Amino acid sequence: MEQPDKKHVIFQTVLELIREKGFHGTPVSMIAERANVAAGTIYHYFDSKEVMLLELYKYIKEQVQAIVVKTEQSSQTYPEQFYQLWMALYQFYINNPNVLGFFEQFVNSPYYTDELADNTCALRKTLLDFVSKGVKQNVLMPLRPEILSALFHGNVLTMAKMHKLRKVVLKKEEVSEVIDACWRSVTRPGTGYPDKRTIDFKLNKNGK
Amino acid sequence: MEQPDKKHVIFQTVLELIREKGFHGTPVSMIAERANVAAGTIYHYFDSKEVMLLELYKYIKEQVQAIVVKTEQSSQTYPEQFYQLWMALYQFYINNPNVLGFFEQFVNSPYYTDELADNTCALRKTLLDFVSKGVKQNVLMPLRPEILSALFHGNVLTMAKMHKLRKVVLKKEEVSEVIDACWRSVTRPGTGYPDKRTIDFKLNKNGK
DNA sequence: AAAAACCGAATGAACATTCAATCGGTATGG
DNA sequence: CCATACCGATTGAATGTTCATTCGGTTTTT
Repeated sequence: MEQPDKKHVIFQTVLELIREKGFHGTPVSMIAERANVAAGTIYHYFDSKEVMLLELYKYIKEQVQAIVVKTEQSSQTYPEQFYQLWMALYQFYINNPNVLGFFEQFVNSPYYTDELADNTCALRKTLLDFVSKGVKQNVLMPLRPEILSALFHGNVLTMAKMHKLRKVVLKKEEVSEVIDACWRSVTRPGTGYPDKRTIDFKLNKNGK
Repeated sequence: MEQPDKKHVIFQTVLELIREKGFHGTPVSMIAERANVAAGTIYHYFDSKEVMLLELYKYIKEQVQAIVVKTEQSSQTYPEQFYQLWMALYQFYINNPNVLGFFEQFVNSPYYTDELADNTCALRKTLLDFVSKGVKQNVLMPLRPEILSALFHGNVLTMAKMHKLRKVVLKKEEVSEVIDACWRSVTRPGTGYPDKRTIDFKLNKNGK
């Protein structure tokens, strides 16, 4: 029976190796060795290297998507959802630094076709809905959702990359400051919810 | 006689091809063909493909660095410098979309060694100085310069990538809104310079 | 004992790099 | 003013290596 485990082992190995050696620099043979399987076995699970990377890409997107959905549900007020979402994504990327590099390489590779790009990607859609909701509630600036979404997610990614690439580790208060900064950037300047949001919120849920 | 032109032609070709085909997917032979030189010629100018990419990386960084320096000098007040700098970088990345992908691929490639990372890279240093100045002037939040710098540059990059990858084209007013958003994120919430900065500033300088 | 998972050596294509040959221009000598 | 020697730039076919993929056989599972 096809072990789902093995696929995950391979995925994990690919992420590791891509981080270490880059997108090139990771031949199938090396993946096989590190994952303790034979090269041929990889082709039992995936039709080709390309298919493998595509599946991995989808797999990760689903993970992130799941985090977003789950986190959004766990809070009530918009500001709190915002805070928690930022935090949850940040922690995910910090705990899975390999993902950051993989994504960047992937979207710039020939594998990333236009279909994949404008595809009704669930993650993108979820984030767009999230910011649209904020606009409707008159909390966020009345900007196009694409822009707000990019500002939000881009901010998280920037901080995570800073952590990974520059080894800049944010202290707890600094994280709060940055989330505040992000919040300030997407909300109307005067509009309410000014400090109310500096909630003593609980990390433990997402933390590891 | 060694033509400096030819190096630039090769650089430009590499950027183009990497955008089209990704970092892999661009063999030297293809670069040679597109640049209308023989494969061997490339090795007359560069010791290896690796060296070529390293030089290209430096070359681009210097270009960006030059833009930052020049733009910083062209304005007096900090808010205006901030505005102009954001704008100049944004326009550079919009006009040179190939650069975006190249950078991302490069920093995740095996070529990007630790030396290059923490290296006293002039660009990084300049940006750090710029935000430090802002902190000293009590305009920017008292955060670590690394963080402020990342927030600033990350914001520009995010918007440029949105443009490139999602084909989201910002209208003039939207650009202003985004710069304002970025400004709000790095300045103290209450602190002065609130709207004064929505200067009717002149694009023509950097525009193309 | 059939099927499915797994192995890893073998295959052939693609690649970075090399190098002997050519070309075009510039200095040197008559 | 021509002819000759010289030099670096340029070429592209040849080389050796690396890689993705295949496939005949072996083990494991059902």
